[in-house]
Amino acid sequence: MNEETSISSRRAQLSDVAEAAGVSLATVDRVLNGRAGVRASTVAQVHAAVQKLGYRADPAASRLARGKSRSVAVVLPAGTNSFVAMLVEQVSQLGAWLHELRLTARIDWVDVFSPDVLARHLASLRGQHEAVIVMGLDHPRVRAAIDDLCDAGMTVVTLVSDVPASRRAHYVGIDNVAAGRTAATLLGRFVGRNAAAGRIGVLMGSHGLRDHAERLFGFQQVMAGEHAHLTVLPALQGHDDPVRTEQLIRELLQQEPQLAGIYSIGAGNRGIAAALEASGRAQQIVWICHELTPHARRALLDGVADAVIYQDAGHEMRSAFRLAQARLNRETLLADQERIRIGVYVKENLP
Amino acid sequence: MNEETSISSRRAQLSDVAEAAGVSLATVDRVLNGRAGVRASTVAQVHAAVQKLGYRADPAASRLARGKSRSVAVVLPAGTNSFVAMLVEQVSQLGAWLHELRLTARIDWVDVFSPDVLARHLASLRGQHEAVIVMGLDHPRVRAAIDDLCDAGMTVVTLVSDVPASRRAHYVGIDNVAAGRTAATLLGRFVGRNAAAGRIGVLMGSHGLRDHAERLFGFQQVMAGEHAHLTVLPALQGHDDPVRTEQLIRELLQQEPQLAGIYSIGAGNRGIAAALEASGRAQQIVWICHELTPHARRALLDGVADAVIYQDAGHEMRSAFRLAQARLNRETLLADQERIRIGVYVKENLP
DNA sequence: TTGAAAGCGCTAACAT
DNA sequence: ATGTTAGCGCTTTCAA
Repeated sequence: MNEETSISSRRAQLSDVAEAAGVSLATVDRVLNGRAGVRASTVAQVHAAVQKLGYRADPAASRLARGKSRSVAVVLPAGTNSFVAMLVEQVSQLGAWLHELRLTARIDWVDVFSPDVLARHLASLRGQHEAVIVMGLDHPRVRAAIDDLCDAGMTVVTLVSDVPASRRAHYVGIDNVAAGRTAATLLGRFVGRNAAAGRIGVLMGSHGLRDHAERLFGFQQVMAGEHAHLTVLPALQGHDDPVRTEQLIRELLQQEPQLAGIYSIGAGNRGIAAALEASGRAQQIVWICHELTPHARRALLDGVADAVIYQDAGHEMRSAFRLAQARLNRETLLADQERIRIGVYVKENLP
Repeated sequence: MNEETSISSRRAQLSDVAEAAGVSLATVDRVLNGRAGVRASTVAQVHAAVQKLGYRADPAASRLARGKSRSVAVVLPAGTNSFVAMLVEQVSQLGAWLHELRLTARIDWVDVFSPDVLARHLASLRGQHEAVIVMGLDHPRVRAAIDDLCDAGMTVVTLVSDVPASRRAHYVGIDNVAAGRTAATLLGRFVGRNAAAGRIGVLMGSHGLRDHAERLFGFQQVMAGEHAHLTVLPALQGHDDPVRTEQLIRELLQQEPQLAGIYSIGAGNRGIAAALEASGRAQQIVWICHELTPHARRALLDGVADAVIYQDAGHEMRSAFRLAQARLNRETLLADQERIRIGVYVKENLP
């Protein structure tokens, strides 16, 4: 029994479209690439021909023919955040691949906790690049800055944390509400029924970060609905800073001698691990955190952390670039390949 | 603060190599593509030039220039296995993408439980294709058949279940020992400490399937080491058939009134779900299975299954094709992108 | 054993 | 507003 990928009728190419529309190659190219200087009726004819023939440009040919690379700016939070460092590392490994896609990347670090600084930086990018990939803050000023770039014809992709009300072309990242729900499911089940009146600590970077707020929301939903015997304490804000997170967890451990679990929504894992280890209660307390940074990996192997919810940094960067490229050159891509999964690591399935 | 992808000195191209080696484009091409008819000393010169210049062919150019597509056979188990159906579905969605990679795929279904049938089928593929992707059985006859294909110059990629002693070019799939360990970690923690003398059922397709045997091994390792208060019962063999798995689980439930958990290593989930639901004990028994088939998804949503260990079928097929293509055309790829992750789904992070 | 030259299917300058 | 044409960097005949 067997089955072949349909070879069917030869795939249509540009010359077929030109012939069907009764125009030249150049005109078809103009229409397809949205360049001006074509009569409306001609545009319609070409579109009709494209439709009828099911034309799709061969990416190999167009990449080869296209002379210059398109320029993409990647805007990331400044600071010591290990996950951001992983994203940067990924970009640096993508050099040859980007070249083959006819893309050039440049990374900018800006203070992401300040909407003004971020908005100003985005504004400065206008006209300097063809696309911008930004891991940012969902704030009205930032949203306006993104919309300005879009109006200027640039392609904007949000990364990790979305700005949904903006006109960005794509969001690349996980569903953070679902991630929070997943954390709650694991935490609840790991703590178990026997922790009769267990109390659960929550630590986030800031309520102002959309991804963190969404995770918290999802977490609380499931804790209230399915693990109601556990008490979720008010969320602490550690500003993704290991010094502050360590201090906060130390205090928490002191105030809560019966603490059963911790969900840390943002960064600063090294501080949390330090506080837990110093307390001697690391093995009794279930700790779930985000992103497989070197510290989180270490904590997982040592049994200090119990599960890590993650998003694949390499996948995200590749996806963001592919989406930008596809839009800039109106190529199609496999939607399936661009869906970022909510990953779960326990000690045993670490890569 | 910012950083750019090094534009550095223009990437070397074929003409640079030809010039450096003092030969023509055609000769460089002959050397690079391992075609005969080039003096050994010339070959050496060309290799030296390639080395010195760090030459890498531009995939866009070579795909465009290459006239015909390479032919790839995909050999999958016949039967009703839903995961195999997912693989087939993925291949069918990859038509345009394969065309752009200059690949043509053809799927063959064979009885994978019979080494002879599989080996004979593989032998029949010799010379018919340039590459073979096979989800198979690790058996001496199959291994010999794979080696014959490799000797004939074909590229063989094993999928899902490896044949490590063969000369296959690549294995695309998860680390099944680690997958079994992951299942044990989750099962042990979900069952919890309170199931004092809990007993755990295990159901696999067959001891003869390498992936199943590896999962069982990993599972038993961790159960014995970290959840020693639980008793793992001898593994039942359901031959990946829902009718048999349902029967086996019905009997198991009858014999083990205190059953605390089930790990199902292979296929036949619909039978297991049916037996669990019929027993009325679905909510008390922790069940962990593999692959997000429609039945597994349903069971997870209903709370009948507690976690699903999975491998992304689309990722695996794309990876297998990319690896075959890269080897056939000696392109490089991003190793990172081809690593198949051991995924974990709970109800909340379902896609 | 080697080289010259004609494409592959697009893009983009340059004409008209 | 539209057409002509010269590449892009490879592969692959066909000649020498």
